[in-house]
Amino acid sequence: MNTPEPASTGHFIRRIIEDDLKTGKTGGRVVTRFPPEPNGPPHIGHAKSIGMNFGLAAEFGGVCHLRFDDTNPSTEDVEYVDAFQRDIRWLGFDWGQNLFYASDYYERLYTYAVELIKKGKAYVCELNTGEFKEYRGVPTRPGKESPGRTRLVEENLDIFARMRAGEFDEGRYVLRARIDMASPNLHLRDPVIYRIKKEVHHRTGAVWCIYPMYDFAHCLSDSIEKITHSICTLEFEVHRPLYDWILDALEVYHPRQIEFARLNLSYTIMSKRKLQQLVEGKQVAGWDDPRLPTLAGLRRRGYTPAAIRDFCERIGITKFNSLTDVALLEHCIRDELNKTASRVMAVLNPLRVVIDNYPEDQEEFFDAVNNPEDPTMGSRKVPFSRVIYIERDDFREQPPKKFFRLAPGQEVRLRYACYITCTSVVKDDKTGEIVELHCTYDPASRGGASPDGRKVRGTIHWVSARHAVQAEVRLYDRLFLHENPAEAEGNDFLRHLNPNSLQVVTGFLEPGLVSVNPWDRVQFERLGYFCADGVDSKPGQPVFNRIVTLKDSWGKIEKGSAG
RNA sequence: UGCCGGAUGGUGUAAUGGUAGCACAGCAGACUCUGGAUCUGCUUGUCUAGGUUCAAAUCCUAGUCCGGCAGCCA
Repeated sequence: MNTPEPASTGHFIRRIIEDDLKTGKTGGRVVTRFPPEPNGPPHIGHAKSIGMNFGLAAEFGGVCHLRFDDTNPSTEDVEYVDAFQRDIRWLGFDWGQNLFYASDYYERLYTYAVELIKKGKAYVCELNTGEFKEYRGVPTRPGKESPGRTRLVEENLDIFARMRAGEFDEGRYVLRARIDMASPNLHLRDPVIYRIKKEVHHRTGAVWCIYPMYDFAHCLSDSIEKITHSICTLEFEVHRPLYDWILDALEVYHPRQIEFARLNLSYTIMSKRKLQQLVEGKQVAGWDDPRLPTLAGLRRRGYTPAAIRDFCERIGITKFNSLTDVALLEHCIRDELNKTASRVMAVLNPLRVVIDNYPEDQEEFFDAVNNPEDPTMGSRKVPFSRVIYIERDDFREQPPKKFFRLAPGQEVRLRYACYITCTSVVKDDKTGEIVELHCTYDPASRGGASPDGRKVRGTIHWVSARHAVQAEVRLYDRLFLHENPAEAEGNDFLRHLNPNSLQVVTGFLEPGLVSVNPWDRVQFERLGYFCADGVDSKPGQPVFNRIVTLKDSWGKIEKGSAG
């Protein structure tokens, strides 16, 4: 094993673990857990938690359990159980034998509940939801005690058993912890720990008709698994006293709950409900739409596990809410792909160029380096002929200052090929649109080297028209125009959708690209990083997704001078 | 306005009583057969007011602002 990354210094959770190890509090053990509820798709926010829980465990020689918090059969589905397992593995983490489900503990949890009743610390409550609400009170006023609060233990035991037996309708009774109806913390005002739900569970089937609430199931599942550090998000901070109360009341093994701030990413949304709204409203193509921050979407887009892990490391762990700039995520994927992705040439918005002094029937092959960052990736031959395509943006009839690309009378280098000079422009009679350029090339510049030492400032990419292959290319951009759509005025995040988040074009690619495999990632030189779509690509007929553009300093210059 | 948590450049974070640092973004320059990459430099910050101290982002007091909590969701 090589040494871990220069440890982005110890964040507060890492420090807590170090301290606990030092003081021997956990007997030298580190056991964390990632506890998703399988009721929505894994997204990059989960990745932050996954990376931390599995990462911390690995760092301290411990283990991290994967435990599904499946205590609410009405909202959960195996679809998401599978998705979490698939995506955690994809991210590169391994729970080994430690795959658990809260539903595995139902019998045991029931026994704990009975024990609580016997201790006089839980009781059956017959209040309906309206009454329940009224009795609970509000933060500024204490609640009232439920009539059930004084019920005898024997009677509580009897009713609870009959709840389990299915004798009552949903809502007729709940089991509540007997704590303090006057507590300033609402979660301590005799919280519900079991409710009747006549639902078929995705794992236990119809065996149960009562299900434990999160607060009851979670702490005890942690306890059963001998978790040392139970890391969760900030909104559970007010639940911690209840977490502690239950474990103390039952006198069982007591993990420590630690809270951190969840991830927010700019120009996107992370809430299950909103993601679902996008999918169901057909604003996107599905959970794996490449514009979504779901792990399936990011994967489909072409993001790598390493880049996502890197991102999760860089964002850090704190206790305050923040909005992380998506530019950091983009930096992470560019950083990796710059080192690993093969360079190829592709023209996405073609302009036909005829090289008048190049013989009609001639063709030749130029050497092109596959990756200037990595010589071991070798080179390839790229075909050249009299008619080529260049990017429309690389020509200006009236070039602005500092425009180093092609313009009438201006010379430019064709990447790896030769120098050409534009001699004339052909336009459509009616529309005035430029339809074709005529150029001459300098035979002495073959291979792209300067024959006489003259400097050519611009280098543009190209594709031989005769040899080009065509492919569908999907140009993705951020899904929202607003930096923080979830917080946007009017509460209507859909209003801020980017109407141009997807643009589909037909690209002209150098011929070698027909043989890419699905999921292969390449750099289209000067344009960006692209991934052969893993679903829609067919043998010999790839479809490309743009992962991220290259940094475009010319775009900035031009934008700046125009403004 | 009850309870809990929080506040460091544009953004994300580090510094736990001793030179406010790093990354992203931005700007400027160098280099370049990708206006990419790389390299160099630069701008910008401790919520406010008091206090303790030789010394405060850090400790104390008061205030301001932000987030969370009133599901039989997690």
